[in-house]
Amino acid sequence: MARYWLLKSEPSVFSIDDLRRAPRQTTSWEGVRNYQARNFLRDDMQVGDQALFYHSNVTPAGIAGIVEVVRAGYPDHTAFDPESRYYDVKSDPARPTWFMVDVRLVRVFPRLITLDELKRTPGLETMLVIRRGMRLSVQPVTESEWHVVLALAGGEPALA
DNA sequence: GCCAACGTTGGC
DNA sequence: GCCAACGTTGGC
Repeated sequence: MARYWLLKSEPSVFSIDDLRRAPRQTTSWEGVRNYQARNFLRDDMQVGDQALFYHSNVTPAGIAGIVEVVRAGYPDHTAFDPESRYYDVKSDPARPTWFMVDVRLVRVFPRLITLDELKRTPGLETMLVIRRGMRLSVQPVTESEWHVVLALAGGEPALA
Protein backbone atom coordinates (compact mmCIF):
# COMPACT_ATOMS: atom_id res chain seq x y z
CA MET A 1 0.00 0.00 0.00
CA ALA A 2 1.67 3.14 -1.23
CA ARG A 3 1.88 6.04 1.15
CA TYR A 4 1.95 9.75 0.59
CA TRP A 5 4.53 12.27 1.75
CA LEU A 6 5.65 15.85 1.50
CA LEU A 7 9.30 16.70 0.88
CA LYS A 8 10.62 20.20 1.47
CA SER A 9 13.41 21.75 -0.51
CA GLU A 10 14.69 25.28 -0.74
CA PRO A 11 14.57 26.07 -4.45
CA SER A 12 17.81 28.05 -4.16
CA VAL A 13 19.42 24.75 -3.18
CA PHE A 14 17.40 22.30 -5.27
CA SER A 15 14.20 23.15 -7.10
CA ILE A 16 11.69 21.12 -9.06
CA ASP A 17 13.24 22.64 -12.19
CA ASP A 18 16.58 21.23 -11.14
CA LEU A 19 14.92 17.84 -10.84
CA ARG A 20 13.28 18.25 -14.25
CA ARG A 21 16.72 18.77 -15.80
CA ALA A 22 18.44 16.02 -13.81
CA PRO A 23 19.52 12.77 -15.50
CA ARG A 24 16.48 10.48 -15.74
CA GLN A 25 14.70 13.24 -13.76
CA THR A 26 15.86 11.37 -10.68
CA THR A 27 17.80 12.50 -7.63
CA SER A 28 18.92 11.27 -4.26
CA TRP A 29 17.18 13.15 -1.46
CA GLU A 30 20.32 13.93 0.48
CA GLY A 31 21.11 16.15 3.39
CA VAL A 32 18.21 15.48 5.76
CA ARG A 33 19.66 16.02 9.24
CA ASN A 34 16.70 15.66 11.53
CA TYR A 35 15.95 12.45 13.37
CA GLN A 36 12.21 12.35 12.86
CA ALA A 37 12.60 12.98 9.15
CA ARG A 38 15.43 10.44 9.04
CA ASN A 39 13.14 7.80 10.53
CA PHE A 40 10.60 8.34 7.77
CA LEU A 41 13.31 8.06 5.12
CA ARG A 42 14.92 5.01 6.68
CA ASP A 43 11.91 3.07 7.92
CA ASP A 44 8.76 4.10 6.15
CA MET A 45 9.24 5.38 2.61
CA GLN A 46 8.86 2.62 0.06
CA VAL A 47 9.34 2.33 -3.66
CA GLY A 48 6.14 3.51 -5.29
CA ASP A 49 5.25 6.00 -2.58
CA GLN A 50 4.50 9.45 -3.92
CA ALA A 51 5.42 12.81 -2.44
CA LEU A 52 4.50 16.45 -2.85
CA PHE A 53 7.54 18.54 -3.76
CA TYR A 54 7.38 21.62 -1.54
CA HIS A 55 9.40 24.78 -2.12
CA SER A 56 10.32 26.29 1.26
CA ASN A 57 12.09 29.44 2.40
CA VAL A 58 10.95 31.33 -0.67
CA THR A 59 8.13 33.74 -1.46
CA PRO A 60 5.66 32.36 -2.01
CA ALA A 61 6.27 28.95 -0.52
CA GLY A 62 4.17 26.10 -1.85
CA ILE A 63 3.79 22.78 -3.61
CA ALA A 64 5.41 22.63 -7.03
CA GLY A 65 4.72 19.08 -8.14
CA ILE A 66 4.90 15.38 -7.44
CA VAL A 67 7.74 12.89 -7.16
CA GLU A 68 7.83 9.15 -6.71
CA VAL A 69 10.16 7.08 -4.56
CA VAL A 70 12.27 4.85 -6.81
CA ARG A 71 14.72 3.64 -4.19
CA ALA A 72 13.93 3.05 -0.52
CA GLY A 73 16.08 4.28 2.35
CA TYR A 74 19.84 3.79 2.21
CA PRO A 75 22.76 5.52 3.94
CA ASP A 76 23.30 9.17 3.03
CA HIS A 77 26.94 9.08 1.97
CA THR A 78 27.23 12.87 1.98
CA ALA A 79 27.46 12.57 5.77
CA PHE A 80 30.85 10.88 5.34
CA ASP A 81 32.28 13.41 2.90
CA PRO A 82 34.22 16.24 4.57
CA GLU A 83 33.82 18.26 1.38
CA SER A 84 30.04 18.04 1.52
CA ARG A 85 27.89 20.73 3.05
CA TYR A 86 26.05 17.85 4.70
CA TYR A 87 29.15 16.32 6.30
CA ASP A 88 28.57 15.02 9.81
CA VAL A 89 31.74 14.17 11.67
CA LYS A 90 29.81 12.01 14.12
CA SER A 91 28.25 9.77 11.47
CA ASP A 92 30.04 6.43 11.32
CA PRO A 93 29.96 4.67 7.92
CA ALA A 94 29.76 1.34 9.76
CA ARG A 95 26.62 2.54 11.55
CA PRO A 96 25.15 5.32 9.45
CA THR A 97 23.16 8.00 11.21
CA TRP A 98 21.58 9.58 8.16
CA PHE A 99 19.58 8.09 5.32
CA MET A 100 18.17 9.14 1.99
CA VAL A 101 15.85 7.86 -0.72
CA ASP A 102 15.88 8.36 -4.48
CA VAL A 103 12.97 10.13 -6.11
CA ARG A 104 11.90 10.62 -9.71
CA LEU A 105 9.83 13.47 -11.05
CA VAL A 106 6.24 12.53 -11.82
CA ARG A 107 4.60 15.84 -12.51
CA VAL A 108 5.20 19.57 -12.39
CA PHE A 109 2.05 21.42 -11.42
CA PRO A 110 0.95 24.07 -13.93
CA ARG A 111 1.14 26.55 -11.07
CA LEU A 112 2.50 26.66 -7.54
CA ILE A 113 -0.06 25.69 -4.89
CA THR A 114 0.86 28.30 -2.31
CA LEU A 115 0.97 27.80 1.43
CA ASP A 116 -1.67 30.49 1.79
CA GLU A 117 -3.96 28.55 -0.52
CA LEU A 118 -3.38 25.34 1.41
CA LYS A 119 -4.34 27.15 4.61
CA ARG A 120 -7.60 28.33 3.08
CA THR A 121 -8.63 25.01 1.57
CA PRO A 122 -11.32 22.92 3.29
CA GLY A 123 -10.06 19.44 4.00
CA LEU A 124 -6.51 20.53 4.70
CA GLU A 125 -7.11 22.00 8.16
CA THR A 126 -4.89 19.44 9.86
CA MET A 127 -2.26 19.08 7.16
CA LEU A 128 1.13 19.23 8.87
CA VAL A 129 2.76 21.69 6.51
CA ILE A 130 0.34 24.49 7.37
CA ARG A 131 1.09 24.19 11.05
CA ARG A 132 2.85 27.17 12.53
CA GLY A 133 6.46 26.45 13.34
CA MET A 134 6.40 23.10 11.56
CA ARG A 135 9.97 22.54 10.40
CA LEU A 136 9.88 18.83 9.64
CA SER A 137 11.25 18.43 6.14
CA VAL A 138 9.80 14.98 5.47
CA GLN A 139 6.14 14.73 6.42
CA PRO A 140 3.44 12.12 5.99
CA VAL A 141 0.38 13.22 4.01
CA THR A 142 -2.98 11.50 4.40
CA GLU A 143 -4.75 10.01 1.43
CA SER A 144 -7.58 12.52 1.70
CA GLU A 145 -5.14 15.44 1.89
CA TRP A 146 -3.38 14.03 -1.15
CA HIS A 147 -6.56 14.00 -3.21
CA VAL A 148 -7.54 17.50 -2.11
CA VAL A 149 -4.14 18.86 -3.13
CA LEU A 150 -4.30 17.12 -6.50
CA ALA A 151 -7.74 18.61 -7.08
CA LEU A 152 -6.26 22.05 -6.37
CA ALA A 153 -3.54 21.40 -8.91
CA GLY A 154 -6.39 20.83 -11.30
CA GLY A 155 -6.74 19.96 -14.94
CA GLU A 156 -4.83 17.40 -16.88
CA PRO A 157 -1.52 16.31 -15.46
CA ALA A 158 1.31 18.52 -16.61
CA LEU A 159 3.71 15.73 -17.24
CA ALA A 160 7.35 16.21 -16.51
C1' DG B 1 16.86 40.94 6.61
C1' DC B 2 13.94 40.01 10.60
C1' DC B 3 12.63 37.10 14.00
C1' DA B 4 9.57 33.39 16.10
C1' DA B 5 9.68 28.68 16.64
C1' DC B 6 12.06 24.78 16.93
C1' DG B 7 15.75 20.97 17.71
C1' DT B 8 20.22 20.12 19.60
C1' DT B 9 24.02 20.71 22.70
C1' DG B 10 26.31 20.77 26.83
C1' DG B 11 27.09 22.41 31.69
C1' DC B 12 25.53 21.23 35.89
C1' DG C 1 17.46 14.86 33.83
C1' DC C 2 17.01 19.85 33.55
C1' DC C 3 17.19 23.76 30.94
C1' DA C 4 19.68 27.89 29.02
C1' DA C 5 22.26 28.90 25.07
C1' DC C 6 22.84 28.30 20.55
C1' DG C 7 22.21 27.40 15.55
C1' DT C 8 18.78 26.52 12.03
C1' DT C 9 14.42 26.79 9.65
C1' DG C 10 11.32 29.14 7.12
C1' DG C 11 7.40 32.54 6.64
C1' DC C 12 7.08 37.07 5.87
